[in-house]
Amino acid sequence: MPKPLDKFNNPYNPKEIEDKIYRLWEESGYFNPDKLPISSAKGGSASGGKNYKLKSKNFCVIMPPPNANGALHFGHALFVALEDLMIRYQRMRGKKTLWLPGADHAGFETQTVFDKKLEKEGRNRFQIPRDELYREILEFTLSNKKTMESQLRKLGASCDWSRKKFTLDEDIISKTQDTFIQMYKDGLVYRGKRLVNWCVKHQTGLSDLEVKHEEKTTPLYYIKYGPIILATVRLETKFGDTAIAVHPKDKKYKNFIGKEIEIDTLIGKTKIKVIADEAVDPDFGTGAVKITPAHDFNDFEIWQRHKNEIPHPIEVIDKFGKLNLLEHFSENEEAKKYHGLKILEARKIIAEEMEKRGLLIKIDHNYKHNAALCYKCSNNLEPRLMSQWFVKTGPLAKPAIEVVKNGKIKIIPEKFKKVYFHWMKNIRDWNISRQIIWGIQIPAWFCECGGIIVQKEKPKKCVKCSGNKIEQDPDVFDTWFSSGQWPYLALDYPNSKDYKNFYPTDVMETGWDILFFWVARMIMLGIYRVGKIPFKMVYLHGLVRDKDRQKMSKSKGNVVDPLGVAEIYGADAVRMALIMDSTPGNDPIISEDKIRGYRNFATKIWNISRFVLMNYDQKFEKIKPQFTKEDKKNLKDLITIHKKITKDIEGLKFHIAAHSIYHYIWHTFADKILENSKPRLRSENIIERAAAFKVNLEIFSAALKLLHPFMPFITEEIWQNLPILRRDSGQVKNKKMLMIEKW
RNA sequence: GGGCGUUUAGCUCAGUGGUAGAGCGUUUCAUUGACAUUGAAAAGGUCGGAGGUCCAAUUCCUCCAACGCCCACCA
Repeated sequence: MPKPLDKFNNPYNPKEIEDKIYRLWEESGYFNPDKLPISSAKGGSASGGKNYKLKSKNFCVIMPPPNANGALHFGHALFVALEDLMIRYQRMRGKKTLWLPGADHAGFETQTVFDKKLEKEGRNRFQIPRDELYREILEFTLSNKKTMESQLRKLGASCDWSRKKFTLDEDIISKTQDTFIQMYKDGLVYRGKRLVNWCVKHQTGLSDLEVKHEEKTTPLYYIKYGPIILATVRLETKFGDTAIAVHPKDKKYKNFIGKEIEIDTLIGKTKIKVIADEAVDPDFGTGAVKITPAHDFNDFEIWQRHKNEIPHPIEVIDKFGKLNLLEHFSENEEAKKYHGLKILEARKIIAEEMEKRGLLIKIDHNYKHNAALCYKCSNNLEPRLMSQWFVKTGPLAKPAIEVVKNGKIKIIPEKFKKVYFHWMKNIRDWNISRQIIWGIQIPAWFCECGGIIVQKEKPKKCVKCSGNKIEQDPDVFDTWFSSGQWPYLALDYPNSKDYKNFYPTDVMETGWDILFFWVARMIMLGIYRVGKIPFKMVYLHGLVRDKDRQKMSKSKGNVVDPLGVAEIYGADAVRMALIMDSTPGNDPIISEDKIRGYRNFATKIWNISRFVLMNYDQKFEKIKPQFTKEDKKNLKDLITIHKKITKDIEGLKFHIAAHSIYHYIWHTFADKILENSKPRLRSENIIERAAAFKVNLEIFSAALKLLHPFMPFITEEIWQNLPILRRDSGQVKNKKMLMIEKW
């Protein structure tokens, strides 16, 4: 009986072996494509064994860099399971395989996490000097990053740590800024005073994607503006009204169009013009609408169409969401009454005052409309006029639509193609300025004369006025502006070997929830900056839910820590549970019961090892086995299952492949083949015994290989402990690993 | 207001143009025999509803219903 059997007399304990196995892999260097053993023309190589042949083909996946502001959650575990599966499979196929790990500083996301931390400490980011705050967040982020890296190791990610990247690495910062500068030169970014979704709590503007809409019931006020009655929910913006708009064909107001009417503004009397615009719905309210271009997206657009007729926008709400009337009406005693009021307070007081003056006709309390909220804090967003940097997306979107349409980039599942096209076709310019400090500062310089210089270094003097009172734009890029360039930045574009070898990458595997935020931007920016698509295929996985179908979130308190359950049941069990349950685009549901089931599977495999091995006899070595008809059929079936699993993995049907190997090992191999071999294994006839053993061993060996991409730890551990599986012309090559066995 | 998706066994979900599958759960049986984190077996579904195409539909088409999601500047 071979020695390693002792090992299998103890129950399988993932905790004991996983770290050890990971170290073995990592130290082998095989995560690094450059260190994969190269086969000589014929025969074996020194370290790789004769079966492994590195083919010239490359295979590359860039890891979606996790936000380094906390621990890994199940979403991360899912991408590890899927990407590691692809990577391990391709590596075993003999491809030069690179899985490039990274981490994202995650600008606004991390800023909000850090804000909460500060809040607990009784501090506030607005009181901390920029440099100091940046240093603190950097420290916080790097420490999280370190934790995540060790967690990725625990999950078994076979990524090349020698190539890891962080979105705030110097070269990444520099190249991200280069892209901005180039886009500025090409007229693809512009600075514009535009309405921006402003979060009063977070004190920053957001992009359209960061706005969440929610239906709310809000009082709709019918008020008198001179002879016209109109409906509005936003009484408090009335001080910023610059016009009244009606539909050009609305007969009710035909005689008013183009005329000025006198209104009582509560802080005096003024005249505003009635204009006609198609955007006004004559059937809503009274068909007349007040125009406040500084605080409403519609009104802003109407103003742009009527610039010559009506005054410039008047801003009456400040960045804290309070009325700042004294900026415009400083001489006005009445304005003091409203100045400094928060929006809702102001609304109430104005309503009372208007009622007093007989200007409030009625209030509709059942009016429902979609409110724009901050996706992080759910507070109402306040549209504010601000100078921000915008990416002109139209020219970028066109080729990005084309490459998906013509199949150069495949999206899986296909249903997301439609979603992608719809978004791309209706794309709006992208606000990339964020009023936070955590991120890559925008390489733009403002002179007090109003001149703008776009470059990295501080200009000595202003190109416009030759003055030297120049300050850098305090804003940072939207984090997606840097992560949107990730594929080529992570591969050290433009001069590296990696860029030449691995760009475009083979698969971009990520969650469907960031199709617009990330995938779409990578496609646009990749084509723009590099002239080539960033990846050939997009594989979108679902969002991990708990057993009540709820999205896991900290605020709901239903977050299951993948590392915690991996600690108990093993990383293999966690991975298998995720893959078995994950069809592309559908949300997998994870529960401890499920994971426990796959831990049982691991135990089963462990016991199979023991059983196969305990029937070994040294004397078999000299015996030529005689396979029965049954044996031959089993070996033939093995080839069939191998082919099927291969086909399913190639077709990205990982869950089907996982089911196949699971079912085969447990219910075909263990329950049938092994059970049926028992009589022969106990036979007096050594030839019969040898044959039965040989068949079992051969099938088991093949099954371990097939299972390895799904459950890498236990398969490798068994492989390492069964030298009989690793024989090479009778000699055991101890260094050989299952990880680089031939598929 | 547009668009998308889901509806299959008690639960969670796969799958397929040719008399329905898995895991978990349930029931019965088996135990000094590799493994109770086990094995053998069983019960359980008119594949949301109504039409249509087809020799044949759970699978393709149309409509309906329920649920869910995404996008969207109607005050």
